Amino acid sequence: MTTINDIAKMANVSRTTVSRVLNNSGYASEDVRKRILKIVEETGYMPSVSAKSLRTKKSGVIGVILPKISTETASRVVGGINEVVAKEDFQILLTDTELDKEKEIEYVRLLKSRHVDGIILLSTNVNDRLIQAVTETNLPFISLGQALPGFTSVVYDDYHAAVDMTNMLIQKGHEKIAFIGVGEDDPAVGVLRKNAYVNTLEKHGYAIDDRFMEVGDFSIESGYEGMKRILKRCGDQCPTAVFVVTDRMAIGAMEYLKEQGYRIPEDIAVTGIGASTMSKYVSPSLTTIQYHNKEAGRKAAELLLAQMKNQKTDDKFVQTYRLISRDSV
Amino acid sequence: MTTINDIAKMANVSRTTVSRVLNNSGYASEDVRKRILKIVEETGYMPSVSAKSLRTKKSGVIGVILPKISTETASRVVGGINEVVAKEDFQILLTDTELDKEKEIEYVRLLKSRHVDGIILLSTNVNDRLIQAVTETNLPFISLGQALPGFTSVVYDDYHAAVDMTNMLIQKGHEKIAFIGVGEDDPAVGVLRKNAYVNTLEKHGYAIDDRFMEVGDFSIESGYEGMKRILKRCGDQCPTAVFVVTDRMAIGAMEYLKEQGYRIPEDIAVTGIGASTMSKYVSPSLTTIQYHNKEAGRKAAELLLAQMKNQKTDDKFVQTYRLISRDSV
DNA sequence: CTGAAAGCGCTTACAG
DNA sequence: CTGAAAGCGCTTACAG
Repeated sequence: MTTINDIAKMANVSRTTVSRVLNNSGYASEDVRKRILKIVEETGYMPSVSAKSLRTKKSGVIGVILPKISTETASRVVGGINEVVAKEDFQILLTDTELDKEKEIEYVRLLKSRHVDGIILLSTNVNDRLIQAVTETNLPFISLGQALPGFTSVVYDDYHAAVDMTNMLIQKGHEKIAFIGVGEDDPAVGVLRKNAYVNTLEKHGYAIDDRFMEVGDFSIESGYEGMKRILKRCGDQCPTAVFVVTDRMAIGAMEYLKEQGYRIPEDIAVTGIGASTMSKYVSPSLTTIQYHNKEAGRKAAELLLAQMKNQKTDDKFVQTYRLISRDSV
Repeated sequence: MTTINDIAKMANVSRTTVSRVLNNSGYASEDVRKRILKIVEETGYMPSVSAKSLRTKKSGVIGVILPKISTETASRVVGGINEVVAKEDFQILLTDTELDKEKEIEYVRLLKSRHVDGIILLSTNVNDRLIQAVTETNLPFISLGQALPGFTSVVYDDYHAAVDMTNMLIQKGHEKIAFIGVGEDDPAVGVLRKNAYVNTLEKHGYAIDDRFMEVGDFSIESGYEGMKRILKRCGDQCPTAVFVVTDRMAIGAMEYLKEQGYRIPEDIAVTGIGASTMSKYVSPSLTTIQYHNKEAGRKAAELLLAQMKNQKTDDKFVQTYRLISRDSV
């Protein structure tokens, strides 16, 4: 490994000067500068990141904590983050909690010990211990997807998105609308979307019927099972539409309906949220809501970079969404 | 930040001893050991990774180079890699070339300068400059998806998978089988799968018809366009089946066929490769080949870890596959 | 069983 | 415009 000392010797200068030239800090005569740059070029010298990091307390690495790496949403978000940070020569250190809440906290600490310059967290839940762990790191930090009190958050407009979807169903004449949600420890997906559904129905004077409501776990399978349970118990007054809070679960619900010979949307209309690639290619194509994940990732990265430069940022950035009407309604 | 010196002072020992206890290297009296561990626990001390890395030349980080992060294949593979390396407390540093071949080479060098302990590359092409760049790093290295001469590679059995698929089509009575592939700078997907198709047809005495063959770029859209071009020029002797080398392109092809009123599989059978989630939920469901991406990721990670411990590994590991028959044939 | 000292490869006041 | 020196937080022979 060539080091800064080697370069210094070869260029007949001190390593101080080499450092200055490489970092564009302080003066250096044109002559010396060129000589150094030429040698750097020839040798392919790259400064040791660890040494630099040890000295400057900056690592050039951004930590990203994901609930599950192998999902379309996650990879889109990471794509957006990467696009922005790569431009400023930052790398991403990815950690995957595999939906384990303890790991979220553990990774926050781990990333700190790895000297990351900032953290972006895609969380599926919000709790005090997590918040405390983040606070203790004292690091630039962005929460994406959930509003984390006290931290800059990039969130989707879950409430209004779900209101719009429910309203759309009502306007199409549906009165008995079923609902498949997720657990309420997830404020964004579990609580906001459900509240929107409930409030909108009530506003229109429709009764909330517990028999029409189910809870899944994000998986296609759980959408299938939820739909099955609803249909098993609705007797002679079954819903004419079902609002499912994620595309994957919606697709599971559609599977069950198709298996049972229901026609979509004639017998039952189905809607999702997420605008996954799949939603476009299932039959019938799924009416859903597009969140701009990649853009959210970009936004989060920009905010993190701003924080790292000590710029003040607002608390909360709400991303826009778009309802995509397709054939399942 | 608490450092090893703080811990040493608090425990009334030298930092040498603290280091030994923390790394389980060399002796330490039970008494001292307990005292140190207790203080570490209380303070939440975590050793500085940069300092450690500077000193030991090991970073505890594995570099992964991906052609495109936001794909199902990539995220499955990364999931598998992560599963294995996380157990040994390694982190993954992800880089995304966005299908830019220059970036592959650039990232190989960048990862080297970041002192990663090893590199796993998911490549879409093979060229001499890339091979040279990898050689120069002198780092443990695994190629996944492509056989890289001179390096340990984890590959899929592209050739036989494509042979099996073509044979299956032939056994179903198809004689005029169209083909949608990708560019030949991709040895695995572009060359092997195509050769298998061509050889299998020839073996059965069927002519290879250029009008039946198209090249896409992995996108759904390109499958759509490829199918369109084939159908525009086949006149009165159109194919009765089309073998598409990726699921996404196959789904594009199906879109076009459905739009034009073709029945699948009655008028034209369609097959893909990849067993994406989508392939299961499109209508009709897509006959495809399952590669075990996550397992390939695990295998690559294990081999890398083995190399890092200076264990010798074989050159080439061929992953198994499974043909999944569904409704599109 | 324990510690003093050197050194990993950088950057940054400080001095000239 | 340039350099000598200190120091970032560790680990590891070496000595006792």
